[in-house]
Order: sequence, then structure tokens, then C-alpha cells
Amino acid sequence: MRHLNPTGYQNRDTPIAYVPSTTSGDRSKGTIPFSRTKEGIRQVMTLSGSEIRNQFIDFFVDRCNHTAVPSSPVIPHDDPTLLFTNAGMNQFKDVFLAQGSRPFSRAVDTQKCIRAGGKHNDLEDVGRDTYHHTFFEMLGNWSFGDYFKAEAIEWAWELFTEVWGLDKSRLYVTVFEGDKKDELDADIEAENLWKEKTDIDPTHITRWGRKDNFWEMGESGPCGPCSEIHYDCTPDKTGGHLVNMDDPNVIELWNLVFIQFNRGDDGKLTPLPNQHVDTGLGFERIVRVLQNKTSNYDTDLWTPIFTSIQVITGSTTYQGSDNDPIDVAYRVIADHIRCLTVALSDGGRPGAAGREFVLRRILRRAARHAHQTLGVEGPMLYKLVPSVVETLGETFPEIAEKSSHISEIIKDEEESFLKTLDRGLELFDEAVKDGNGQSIDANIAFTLHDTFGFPIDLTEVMAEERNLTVDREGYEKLMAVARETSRATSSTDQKMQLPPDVLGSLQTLQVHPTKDGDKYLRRSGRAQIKAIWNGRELTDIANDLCVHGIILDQTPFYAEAGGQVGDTGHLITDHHTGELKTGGSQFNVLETHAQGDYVLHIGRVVSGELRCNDQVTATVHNSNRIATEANHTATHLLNHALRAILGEDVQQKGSLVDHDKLRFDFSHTHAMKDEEIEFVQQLVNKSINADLIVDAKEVSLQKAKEICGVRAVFGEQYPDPVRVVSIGATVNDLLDDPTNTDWHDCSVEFCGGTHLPSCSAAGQFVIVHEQSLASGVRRILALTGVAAEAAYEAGESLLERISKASSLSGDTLLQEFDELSQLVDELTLSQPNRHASKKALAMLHEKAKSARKKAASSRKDGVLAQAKEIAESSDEIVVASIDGGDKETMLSALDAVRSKLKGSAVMLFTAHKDDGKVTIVAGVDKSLIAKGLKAGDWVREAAKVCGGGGGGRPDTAQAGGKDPEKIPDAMSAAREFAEKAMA
RNA sequence: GGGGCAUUAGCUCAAUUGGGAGAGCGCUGCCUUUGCAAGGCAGAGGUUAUCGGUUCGAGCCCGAUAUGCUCCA
Repeated sequence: MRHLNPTGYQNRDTPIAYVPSTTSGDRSKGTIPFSRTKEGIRQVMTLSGSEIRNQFIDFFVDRCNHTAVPSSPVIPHDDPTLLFTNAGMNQFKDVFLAQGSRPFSRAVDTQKCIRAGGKHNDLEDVGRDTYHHTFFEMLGNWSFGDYFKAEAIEWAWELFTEVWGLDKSRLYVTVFEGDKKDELDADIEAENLWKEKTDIDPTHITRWGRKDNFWEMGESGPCGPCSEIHYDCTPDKTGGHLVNMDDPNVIELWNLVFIQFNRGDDGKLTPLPNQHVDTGLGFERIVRVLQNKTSNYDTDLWTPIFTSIQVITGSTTYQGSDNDPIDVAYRVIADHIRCLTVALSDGGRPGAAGREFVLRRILRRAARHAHQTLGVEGPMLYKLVPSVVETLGETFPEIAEKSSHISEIIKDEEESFLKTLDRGLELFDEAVKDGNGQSIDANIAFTLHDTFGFPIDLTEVMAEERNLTVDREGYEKLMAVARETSRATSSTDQKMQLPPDVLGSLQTLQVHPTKDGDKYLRRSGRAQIKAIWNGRELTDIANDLCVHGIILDQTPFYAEAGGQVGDTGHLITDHHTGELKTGGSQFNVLETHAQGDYVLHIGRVVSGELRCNDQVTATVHNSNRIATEANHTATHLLNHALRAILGEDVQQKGSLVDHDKLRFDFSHTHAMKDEEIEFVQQLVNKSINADLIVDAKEVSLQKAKEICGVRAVFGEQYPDPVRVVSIGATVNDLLDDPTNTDWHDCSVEFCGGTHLPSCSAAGQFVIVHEQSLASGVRRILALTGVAAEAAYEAGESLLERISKASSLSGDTLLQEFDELSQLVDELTLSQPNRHASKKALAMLHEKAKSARKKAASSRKDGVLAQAKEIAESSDEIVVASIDGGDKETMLSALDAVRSKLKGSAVMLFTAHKDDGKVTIVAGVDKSLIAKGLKAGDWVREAAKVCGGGGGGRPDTAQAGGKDPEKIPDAMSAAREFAEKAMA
């Protein structure tokens, strides 16, 4: 471990990012397994991927005095603007921007990179060729204001030609040709260094423009010329002219970037005081070259994964063909499982938005290939994780450590996708069959996406395989419409939003940002009206019933933020200014929103009128506020309890707190068990009963982040200083000893909301719902205070009533069961209570069912007995009435009569006692149908008389009516009709 | 926050325009067989997620709710 960075400037727990090489001890050229021959240095042994990685790092550590540093995570948790770490320089960005520093000036590393979904998106190319990957490693050596071009060039050449023995006649180098617009000359310095410091063939050096050889981090910032080394893989070494031509045989291996300028916001370049070197050597590519393969996938970085795929799927072995669907599937699956394994090990998750959505898409593409191309049923990708651990686990130990967890996540996600996949594929196949043979209808593509979760690129790939295109334009239109309706309907009170121009004019009118520090301290205060918004424009007066927004100079009102709803209350003027002669004018505040730096009090005038500059007393609706605070404090306790019960990877996904409930969304892959919900409830109630103190204080963001166990919402940007809310210890206690692991037992969150002074005021806490919100996200709905008590008691008394009902029997049992079934759904109960009730009711149901059956069968017996009597008749046409029949038994009775009286036409009537309706069934033998009597027509005629209608097949039909007293009339009408029909 | 789709026996799924809820697997019993595997026969198992509406009649049409999936924000 002698290369381990001794200062431990970051990732203290992360072990070193590479494995000590097998060639330990003296790493002079002699120990590397090459031999000299007449032709020069020639490789005699194939190096493994991990030897190559180690040799790169060892070279820069031993030969060039660099410090080896671990790769940064592939998920840039602290940079929401970046989807994934996509280049080696990401972790050193702050150094290049002069915003940070390192305790060393030379570094070497291998960086995990993902290029998918963002600006750099190689996702579409994966599988189709042999050298694009979503995940890859970038080897790099770095100088932070230390060495510059000469050393970078010399070392690169030495490593390539002397250590690795690459054929010099296959190496080409590019340098920057200069740019008139930026008044930059060609990088003669680099070109001369190549000529002086190395023995490269001078004709292999070429100059290129800004696109290829001037590197910039962004619109502005550090930048500079770069120099690339390309490798000619053509068999006859004739690829020189293909440099920078995107040819698979002539590939860029190593980019040496010389950061020497800063581009200002005005676009002008100024030389940097500190010059840096940033190099990137594509690991998979150099392995391919050193292992003498024509495809990255043929190297030992992939072969274990391919073997694993072959064993698990039982497919034919990989052939390396460009177009064969099975070979494409191999490459896609292998690439994607590497990417997913790495991303998940760094804390990524498949999900519905942002980078999580990209991961979901990658997983689904791989799953689709496994399912459709390789014909695997059920999830299988998760079984490949060990093979990825085999190839990358030594270098990146975090992958090996979390492998079982990674497998679980992948398996879950596969299973949920496979459910929708089959249905989607069915729809897709139908669309292909019904389509025009050229393209997939936009509506189909949209439905696949919208309803079945088929990403559009997946649909396109499937279409392409059948030589079809997708109406992408139409699809985008449908998406735009969906987006628009979603947006339009989601913001209902858009009218009360202050547009940017109005916010601007408020500033020019010298309206200062609202001071709202009072929200934490008091519920009422004096203030002056600074502006009035009527939904269209700023005005001086509010005097009608329209909704207005009022801005005060200061306010005790809490504006909606952090999931806590805005306050309600009222504003009352000191003096009457309207038609009323007595008392102040009153404005009721229904909502409070923050708009820019202003707090907008939204509501209606209820008496008099309000004008700008009026003095008012602003009063918050106290009981609502207290109830809201109880729910908010309980939310923090809930968040803390969930982690205690379900584990550390519960992440808050959203939260809503108002006066009558609290809602908490969090990441969790399964429904919570009732016991887990009970435990969480108990834990929260324990804190409430212990009356833990609630403390809040503003703390510098850096200090706050140091507190052990602090919880922040992922992806959220926090202000500095940030407000820390702690339960169970004061913020000062936390800051006195921030690393104390005892703080894990306290809830510590960054939060700008308002809270109870201590927990007991929350009274009681009950979880009334635990449900799925989206894949991998659960939502909890909970209550506190009086509402919680009511839910608790309702649950207890319902359970008691259910247990009592089990001793009932007969009709009373049926009736009680029906009532209780309805109550379970109607009452607000704790989730465990509701589940317990449903379970108990299911037992009751068994009992009620057998009672019901008994009654039905005795009724049926009665009906069939009557049928038997009717069957004694010898008429060809039988019309009779039965007591106590229903639809089921009447049909049975009909069967009974007809089986006895073959060759007859039978019609049976019955009147229902309970709802006063008539049921008629009729059956006609084939021989009589031939004579012209159809059961459907016959029964309809009879039903008409009873005030109803009916129909059915010619041999059997049913009908109903509403007038039981007309049955005799109907019967005679039926006889008449039948005789006439057959006459 | 707003859409879309799904929910039928223990499991996997059927059910023409609204007209008698079925199949396969599994389960139970009996028979065949020395036994096992298997086969034959018979049977049990359904509030068609729940509630309401339309209709003479709803698994099917309409509305609400629940649960799950999914997309947009």
C-alpha cells in the first residue's frame, strides 16, 4: 500500500484504486516481460488488462514521482448539473478552476466514466460497433502547476514505446494548428518537443484545428491546446491518412491536454499563472492494442462476462460478427451490465427521472436483448454481476463489497420491466402487422412509451430490426402535447405567480425583499403593505372579491417551502379605509408563497379595502400552524425511524406537510411489512412520549455537513449558512462534537421549516397509508394529534366488532359482514389495523360464504322441485311460473324441464320478492326453431307485457320486467305468440 | 400535481355485438400400478378488486375508490 495517498484528502475509507502489479520490486524496463530483438522491442507475452492498468500507474508513480489517487464515484453526487462522471478531469475540476487544491502536484489514476444520456452519449452506438461503451476507464496522469508539455510528451512516448513496446511506425501524433479568431499560433512548442524529445517519425506529426486539438471545459474557464497519440491498426500500416477520420482501424489512444489559458466570460483568452496537464488514455483501447485484438470486446476485460452470458443463457457462443443479432446482444448486455454494476455500486439507482432514468433505460435495453434475442425467460442480468466483479472488483473494491445489493436492485428492476415487456411486445407486434409496412405509427410509439415504459430508442431499435422506421416526428408532437397538458393542469393557481418582469419592476420600485425571520418567533406582527398584485398587474388598491397577492415589508407568515404548506391567517388594517365606518379592513390569507425574495400573501378582501402603504397587523391562523408544525416535526421523526428500521439507503424523495396530514415519499424497493410499519410507529411515538427537544440554528454549510448522521435531501441545493433542525440534542451539542456517532440516534436535517418546541405536542403518530408511488418509491401518509387518536381508536373498535361478529350466524352474519366490509374501506385507520381487519374479515367471509351457499342451495332445491312438476306436462308449448327463483336457478329449472320434455318450447316466469322484478327464461328445441319460434323473439314479446325487454340466442334466451302483477297477462301473451309463430 | 394501462379460481391466462364465468397447471378423493413416475375418472375451488350508475339483463358500457405498473411535470 505504499502508493496510498498519505494525506487522505478525500474518500478516506476508499482503498487504493489499483492492485499492486505482479512485477513488484524494481520496475526498470528489464523486469517488464518484453525482449529485445533485432527489430527492436517486441512483446513476447500478452499482458492482462489489470497488468496494463497497474503498469500505467506504476510507471507514473515510480518513474515520474506521481501520487496514485482513487477514481471518484461515477455518480457525481455533489454536481447535479452533470449526469455522470464522463471524464478523468471531473474530480479535479476545482483545481483547474483555482477553487481548490491538493496536497500534491502530480497525480495518476484510472477514472470510472459513463457516457450515456447526456451531452456525451455513446448509448446508441453500443453493440453496433466494437469500440463504443457506456462505461469505460480513463487512465490519466495529471500535473497541477507542476511539469508541462516536455515531460508529458516524453513520458507518454517512453511508456508507449519502451515499456509497452508499441510499434513506432504505427504511432501518429496531432498538434494544434492555431486559430485566427482566438489569435492563437500553432503549438510549435509541442511539435518541436515531439521532434526533440522522442524518436517519432516527423512525418507522423500533423496539425489540426480547434475542433480536434483545442480542449475547453465549458463556455468559459481553463482551456488549452492538446496533443493526441493515434494508433494505426491496419494490417499493412497504411492508415496514416485516416487519423481523426472516425475509422475503427485508426483510433485515438491518448489525449495530452495542456491547460495554459483561461477563457473569460467575454470569450477572451488570458494565460494562466499555473499551467496544468490533463491526460486521458482510453483503457479499453490500449488493452485492445496491447492484446493485439481487433475489438475491445475480445480482450480479457470482457471474456469472463461473455462466458457468463453464454452459460446463463445457453446461447451459441459469441462469434464477433458486426451484424449478427446474437453477437450484438452479447455486446450490449456485457457493456450495459458493466455500466449498471459500476453505477449502482456508486450509489446510482434506476428510477424515473434524470440520471436514474438513464440507468433504467440502460437496464431495459439489456433486458430486452436478453429476453427477445437470446430468448431468456425471467430475470438474468443480475446473475452477471459476479462476472463484472471478477473483471473490475479488484481495481474498484466498492463493486465487490456491494455486489449482492447490486444484484438485488437489478433483479427487482428486471422483474418489474419483464411484466410490462410482454404486453408491450404484443402491442408492438400488432402494430407491425396492422401497419403500413414502412413505419411504426406515432400513436403506437407513444403508447408504448407512455403506458408500457418503452423508451423511444428501444422502440426504434426494435423497429430497425424489422426494417421499419418510427414516426419520430409524430411521436415528439404527442410528447409535446402530453407535456403541455401536464404542465397546464399541474399549476392551477398560475395566475398568482409573479412573472419575471413584475419581479423586476418591484425591484425598480424599491420594494425590498420581505423580512420573514419572524415566522420562527411569533404568530403576529405589525407590517406595511408594499405592493398589491391582482393576478394581472401591480395595483394600489384591493377592494373587490378577486384573489389578490399582497407583499409586506415584513411578515410572520411562513411561505410554502420544503414541503411545508404556507400559512393561512389574516391582515387587518389599523384604520378603516373603505365604505365601512367602523373597524379595520380585513384581508384573509388563504395561501402564502415565496416569489423571488418576496413573500406573497394570497387571499381575498372580506371587508373594506387595502391600499399600498397601509399599516396592518398580520396574524397567522394559530391552530393550523401548530397542527402543521406537529406534522412537520413528526415527518423528521418518521424520516429518522424509517432509516432505523429499513436501513440507511432510505432516501427522502419528497414531502408534504399541512395541518391535517403529513406525506412522505422515500426510496424503497418493496412494500413495507405491517410489522415494519408498527415498528416505525412505535419508534416515532417513543420520541413523542419522551418529549425530545427540537432545536434549530443556522450553521455554515461546511460545518453542518460534518455532523455525524446529518440527513440532506439528495440533489437539493442548500444555502450557506444552512438551517439545521435537530431532535433529541441541541444544535450546539452537535457542533461541539460533530463526529460523535451517538448523533445517529438523533434526527438531524437541513430544514427551513417551522417545528414544535418539543415532541410531546404532537400527541400521537399513526401511519394510515403505505403505498407505491412509482417503481422503487413508496409513499407514507400519516397523522398526528387528534386525528391520529381517532384513527387509532377506530381501528381498535373495528377489530373488536369483527371478532364479535364471528359468533354470529345466518342472515345477521351476512348483514354484519357487508357492513363491516364497507367500514374497513371508509374509516381512516392505521395501515396495520386496516390490514388486520381485512385479514379477520376474510375469515369471516369464509363463514358468510357457506351461509350464503346454504341459502342458495335450499332455494335451488325448491325451484327444481317445481320444475319437476312442470315437466309432468305433455304439451309441446310449456309456459309456467315458479316461486322464489332467481336468474341462476331459473336457468337450471329450464334445463331440468327441457331434459324431460325433449322437442318442446319452455318459458318460465318468476317474481323476485326483494326488488319486485320479473325474470323470464325461455328455451326452444331445434325442431320448433325450424318451425319459426325463436327463443329470443319469444321472450322479448313476453317481457314487453311485464314492462321490460330481453333477448338471447334462438335456443336459449333471458328477459326481465318490472311488473310482477302482469305475469298472468304475459303468460297468455306468450302462449298466443308461440302458437302464432308456429302456425 | 396531471394523464395512460392493468386487476377474472391457489398460479398462468381465456370469455364474439352486453345474454348460463371457462381452460391449463396446481389441489382433494377414487381407480390403474409391486412401488415410483405417469395415466384414467370424479370433485372442490369465483363477491370477475370494491362501490355506485345505465340496462329486462354487466366480467364486458359509464363514474368513483383501492392496489399495482407507467409516462409527463
